[in-house]
Amino acid sequence: MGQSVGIKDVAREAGVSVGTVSNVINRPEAVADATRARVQAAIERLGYVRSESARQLRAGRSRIIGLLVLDMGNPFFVDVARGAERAARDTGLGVMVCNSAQSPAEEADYLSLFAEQRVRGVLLTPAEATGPTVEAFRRHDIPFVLVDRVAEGATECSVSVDDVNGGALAVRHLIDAGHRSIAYVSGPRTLNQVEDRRQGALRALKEAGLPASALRELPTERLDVAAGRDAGARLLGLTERPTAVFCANDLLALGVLQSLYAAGVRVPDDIAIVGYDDIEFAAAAAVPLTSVRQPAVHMGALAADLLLEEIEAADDPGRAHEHRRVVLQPELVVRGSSLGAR
Amino acid sequence: MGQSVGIKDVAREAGVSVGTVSNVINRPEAVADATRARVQAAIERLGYVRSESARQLRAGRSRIIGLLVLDMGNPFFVDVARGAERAARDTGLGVMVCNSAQSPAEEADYLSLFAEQRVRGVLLTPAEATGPTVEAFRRHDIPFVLVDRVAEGATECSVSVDDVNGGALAVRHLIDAGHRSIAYVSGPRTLNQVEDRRQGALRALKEAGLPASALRELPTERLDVAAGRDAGARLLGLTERPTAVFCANDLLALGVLQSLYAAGVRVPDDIAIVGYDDIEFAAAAAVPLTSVRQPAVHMGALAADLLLEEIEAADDPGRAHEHRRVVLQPELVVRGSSLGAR
DNA sequence: TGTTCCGGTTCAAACGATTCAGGTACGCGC
DNA sequence: GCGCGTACCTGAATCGTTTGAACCGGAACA
Repeated sequence: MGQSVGIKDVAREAGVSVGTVSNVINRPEAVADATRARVQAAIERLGYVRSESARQLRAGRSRIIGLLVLDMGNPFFVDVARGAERAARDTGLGVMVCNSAQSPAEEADYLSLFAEQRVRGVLLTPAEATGPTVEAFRRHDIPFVLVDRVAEGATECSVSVDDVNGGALAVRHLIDAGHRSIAYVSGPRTLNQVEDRRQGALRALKEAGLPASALRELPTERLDVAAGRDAGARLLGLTERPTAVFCANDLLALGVLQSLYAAGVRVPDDIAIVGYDDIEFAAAAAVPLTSVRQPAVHMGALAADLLLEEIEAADDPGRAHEHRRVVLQPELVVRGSSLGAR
Repeated sequence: MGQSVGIKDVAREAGVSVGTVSNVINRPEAVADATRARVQAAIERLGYVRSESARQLRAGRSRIIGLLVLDMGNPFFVDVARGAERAARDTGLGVMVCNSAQSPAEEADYLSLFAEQRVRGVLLTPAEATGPTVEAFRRHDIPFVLVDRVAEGATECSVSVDDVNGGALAVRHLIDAGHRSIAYVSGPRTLNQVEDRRQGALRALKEAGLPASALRELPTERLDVAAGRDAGARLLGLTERPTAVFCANDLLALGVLQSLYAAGVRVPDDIAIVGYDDIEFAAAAAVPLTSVRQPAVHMGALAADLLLEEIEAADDPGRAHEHRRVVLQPELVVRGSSLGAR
């Protein structure tokens, strides 16, 4: 049809100037009733939709924030996204969710996409230890908040959950149940979360006077169910098979569970399992999964709030912003997969 | 810092005109080596990032397509998104994923957002039966493809899975196992998927010479695990309790399963369950879930391909585009939750 | 009668990139 | 010496919107 009607066409149609049309849209109270009605009718008639890019170009900034998560296949991050989205939409900002799939290359791609889009801010769950991408990103002073990772310097905010404590909670629970040989299905070592949870596990062993060798690490390439199945198979092949497994997340745990189930190994009688994240599906698993719960939605919302605060402070020199590092506490949820003492 | 360096700043820094800088970025082969190097150095030095909105304004269009799904909390749609994203990125287009959460109001919001963004096309899983929103959307001739829903007219493409057949597969399976009284945990009636699966269920009953009354419908507000738990509780309260349950999706099925499990009802011995979608977690459920598998990733990719074809046809008048309605077939995956004949 | 104010409105200048119709300089052939 | 082609570069117009300054006709005030 009209192949893109602009504000000018509306103005002509309504017999007013473009400025007036703009006013009708952005400050309707500043326009006389009759004119406003006429313009609105013209807008309706022509099916006018304002161009966000032009608007944005003029404003010099967009009205969206970017959210880059590690893995959209993991319900944990879906929850984080939900929390962030709700908080952001409350203040009229949109959220653009992207999935780095744990790849630093994709992460870098999306970050430059965000920069090109001139997003107002970014929520980031970094794929790399100390992202050089993050470093590069800081140059285009776009505010950002690290999610599920503690900021190292005082140069940005972060919201995370105490993974060391989480790991300790899980393993302490297993030790209390009498386990003395525990496997840790861990995922890629480069991920902070994986490493911190391992540290927590080791701490729990130490507290109980057990040697670090009581923890057998089974690293995996990825943090998904397939990797878990694979780890489960490897676990079954071990000589001196551990009596318990702590998994770096619930997807791995569900995969391990499936493997064991398929091989006729009973859970928790033969092997106990503890997962991490307490995703909704953990409770519905073959054997309901003991898991370390993280306040995912809350974390997302909190991160968005911090980011919004920082954005506002950047706009209005009156308000100062001090970077904060919020650390939330995880909580152990005991279910069937780890019940019954040895 | 430089508070937003533009192409002009780069030009000044490198001692060339803006046109040349633009050429360095967009057609580097048209620029002399020495100049190109100089410009690139300037870009580097100033940390220049081109503004997508300006680019877009000039071009009159963006380089992204919108994807509006019913529920990001459902791994089924996450898979659809994955498929679409992969296909789109192969051709250099970005995907903006949004979640209508089954709300027609949110759907309308996001569609106008898409229109304002001048997206190149939209993949839509509509929340409403015959969306008036869809109708309104057609005006801004942005190509779109319906996903998981058959197009009614010949005015657009669609990719869907045969839900009637899927429902029939599920219920036929239950009938074959000897069940004569089956509950249908259905979700909101307004959703086509829900209704089609019901039709399929009824067809299977009819084929087997059973009365339609053999199917007891338990509608729910939403299609998630919580609603499933709720339906499970209602199911337990029924007099003349059905011996099998067919759920409109796996989330509901998992919820029902949890309810039954908590109440000590054995699955499949006391009650059999069949879900729908065959999400990854179905196989890992308390009792591995029999489910009707849908080719989610494939559907997403196919939908994106159709959309891309339509977009190309719109650009280049040489290529014609004919709307197609692709209907994929579902597949029954039998697992423990429905095993064992009466 | 002149001044000020006021609600409504118009006008024109941005915003940052792309693109295209010209330059300019140089080399080549006649 | 002249015309011409080639390779490279410049400069201005353009996209659609917002925004503040200017304008305008009438009412209120002195």
